[in-house]
Amino acid sequence: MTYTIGEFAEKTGLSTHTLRYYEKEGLLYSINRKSNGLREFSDKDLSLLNIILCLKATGMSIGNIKQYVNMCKEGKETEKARKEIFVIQKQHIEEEINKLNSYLETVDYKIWYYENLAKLGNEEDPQNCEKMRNIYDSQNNK
Amino acid sequence: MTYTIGEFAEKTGLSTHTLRYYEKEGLLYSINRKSNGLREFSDKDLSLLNIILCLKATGMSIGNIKQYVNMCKEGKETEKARKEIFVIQKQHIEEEINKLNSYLETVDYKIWYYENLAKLGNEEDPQNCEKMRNIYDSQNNK
DNA sequence: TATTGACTTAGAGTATACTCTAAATGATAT
DNA sequence: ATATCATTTAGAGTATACTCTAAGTCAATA
Repeated sequence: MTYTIGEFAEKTGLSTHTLRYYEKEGLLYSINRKSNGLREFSDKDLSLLNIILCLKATGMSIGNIKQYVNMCKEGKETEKARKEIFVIQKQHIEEEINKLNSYLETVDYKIWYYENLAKLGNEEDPQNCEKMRNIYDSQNNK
Repeated sequence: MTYTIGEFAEKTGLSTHTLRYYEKEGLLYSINRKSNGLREFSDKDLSLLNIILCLKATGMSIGNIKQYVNMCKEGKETEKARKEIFVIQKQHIEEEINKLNSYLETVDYKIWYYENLAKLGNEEDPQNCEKMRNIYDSQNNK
């Protein structure tokens, strides 16, 4: 199965501009060209793009993704290094999830704060803020 | 307790440049000035900054954070809208955590893939990639 | 065949969030 | 007092990742 750049853009949700940019930057390195010069995207390009988007969405820069892709091109000798990239990326993702869970607690407190502000006092008083924090913490066994 | 910009930078891990930038953008709006014009950061500034950093780390742009901060300045009448901001932000964080968990699965597969490549075949063969995916999925009850 | 719309390129422009510079003033130690 | 270091400002510069433009070519249809 092959796709024009427009079809591939539609399929992946990226713009044609972005797809050309990714090719120019060396992320999508195996896009075939028809004899007339038009790009012909394949399912192989799709699975590479999915990995690229995974790495990008989990915080890797275009520059570093390019390094990974270059390793893919080099073949067998870089397999160990490539595995390491995913091991490290896994750690990054786990750290990010932990961070987000802790920010979730901050946000939960803020929601509770605004829900209980009317009942418990007024915002302008810094001492009241501290009082509210204490009530929240005791209600949540902190 | 008050701090110079250098001390506050040290305490928060941000640069003095960034702190001045946040003030200029209206994020840190209540920084006191001494009679000689030097900034005097307080614990109130610190707790506002912590909320700013929470919103930023969970994906809110400087521009949107500024809108939230402007609401804080406006007082009581914006309390409801401010609560809504945190409710929406909570949803964003939960979605992001779900997304990261699903990327974690992709990364786990990639790690397994490189660990088992030697045993199970070679990378150049696309059919082998599919075979490996099937083995992985059956081992993981997918 | 003519039009319309998708595709091609190189390169310019944009948005975001800093990050740094220069020139002047403030603070502190000898 | 003088050197040294921190702080001040406005504004310029940078990094990243797109995003768009212009001028031209390719493909499908009336």
